[in-house]
Amino acid sequence: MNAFDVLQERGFVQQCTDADAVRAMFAAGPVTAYVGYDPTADSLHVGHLFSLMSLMHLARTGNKPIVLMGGGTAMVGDPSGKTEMRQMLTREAILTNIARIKGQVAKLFGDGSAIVENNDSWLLELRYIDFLRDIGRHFSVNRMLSAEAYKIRLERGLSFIEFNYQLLQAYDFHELCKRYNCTLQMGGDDQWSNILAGVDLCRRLLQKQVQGLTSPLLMTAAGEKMGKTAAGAVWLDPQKLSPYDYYQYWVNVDDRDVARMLGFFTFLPMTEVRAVWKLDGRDLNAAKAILAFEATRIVHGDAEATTAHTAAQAAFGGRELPANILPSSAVPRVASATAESMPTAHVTAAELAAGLPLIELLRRTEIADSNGAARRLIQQGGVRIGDAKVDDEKKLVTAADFVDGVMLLKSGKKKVFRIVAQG
RNA sequence: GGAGGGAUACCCAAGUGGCCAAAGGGAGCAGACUGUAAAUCUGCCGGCGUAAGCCUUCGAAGGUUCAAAUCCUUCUCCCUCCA
Repeated sequence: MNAFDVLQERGFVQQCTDADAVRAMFAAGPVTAYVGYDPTADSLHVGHLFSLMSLMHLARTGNKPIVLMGGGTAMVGDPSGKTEMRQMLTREAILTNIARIKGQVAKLFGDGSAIVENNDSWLLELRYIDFLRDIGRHFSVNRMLSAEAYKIRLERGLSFIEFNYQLLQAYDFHELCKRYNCTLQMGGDDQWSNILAGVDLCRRLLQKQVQGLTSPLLMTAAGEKMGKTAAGAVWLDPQKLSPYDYYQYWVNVDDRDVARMLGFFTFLPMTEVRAVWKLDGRDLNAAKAILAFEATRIVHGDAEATTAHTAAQAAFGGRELPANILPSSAVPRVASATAESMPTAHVTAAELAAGLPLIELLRRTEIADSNGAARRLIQQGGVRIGDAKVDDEKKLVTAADFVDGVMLLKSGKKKVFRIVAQG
């Protein structure tokens, strides 16, 4: 299947310079395409994963993706679609971030099917006057100012350094086109004007017609940016967000988003995904579990996905996943629970002998972040040990609360901790 | 460089000497309803404390006052207009 059609049917295509030309390009042979990522943090998150998924689709259809690390552009900062200037990153921070992100990218493209480049290797050595004369003259300030991506910033302030970003990104495209014959740049829809600038520059400098394609901005049905939670971004780094929590993020998506997310964040065939559009109510929970399993698997691997899945079953009750929902998924469909991988905290025998204040335990598990919060939580009936609601805020946890050295501490509907007695 | 305006808790935003740990909204947390969904309703939402109360917080540092988010001084940062 033509890679363009794959992207389109899965919902990755928002705008495209020339859909027919892009389709023809893919039909004619392997295409080299790139997406750029500025290393602004020490881990990628779900927002990055979105476009990485589209690159993975290209790799799977025999094309050559380039993952471009913006080691140079991160020194400048992209104002596109942002409300304010980002904090400037030091060179050292950028390099550390790149090192970690490269590891994540390598894991996603396990077979080395992607080229990883860093634009600092050509941007850092640019000479100002030469750059202005050779590149700068091709850019119309008038047109740049009219771009939607700068609209907010023109009201709230845009510094000159950021205003240069587009030139650098355009320069990247031209450089990759020269070095790798890269003929397609993809990105989020906020990148549209930057991508167009690159397409223009390639035509002027190299007399080559290259293409650009954007994906929709990832929004939830509730109208919020996908991949953001109250606690922050949904990170791919297991140190920053455990595979269990990553899995939970997907299980908890809005009903209305499930089918779309299956298209974006799994490789399950669209014929099966389309069937999910017809599901509703409780049936969607099975689809959510499969979404979570598949999404976790891509980022953390089969083993972690399976443990996260069985841990969730242990925490929330196992259920059979009907064989006819997303049949291609390798998810374990029989209810099987392994409690070990649930979030776990430990207490000592000595603590239990003395009686460990429940409040203390709530803080240790970070269910509550102050004594007051812990107390309020209990007062409001939000804490359960096993299935029994706790109504005494001064409760002392003792060995009597444990069964076979284990106790389940629950808060609300979603937080379950396995407390293990040691010694 | 000149003139003016602003900085309040996670975010937006009211407050212009005591009634202010600080209105309102959003986010978040918990309860009811449910399906680990959405919507809705209810409660909570700086820290310590069973409580009385104490401590810390309104850009930063000083000061006036019995008493300051509120008044004064200096500083930092942001915005608007003019150059």
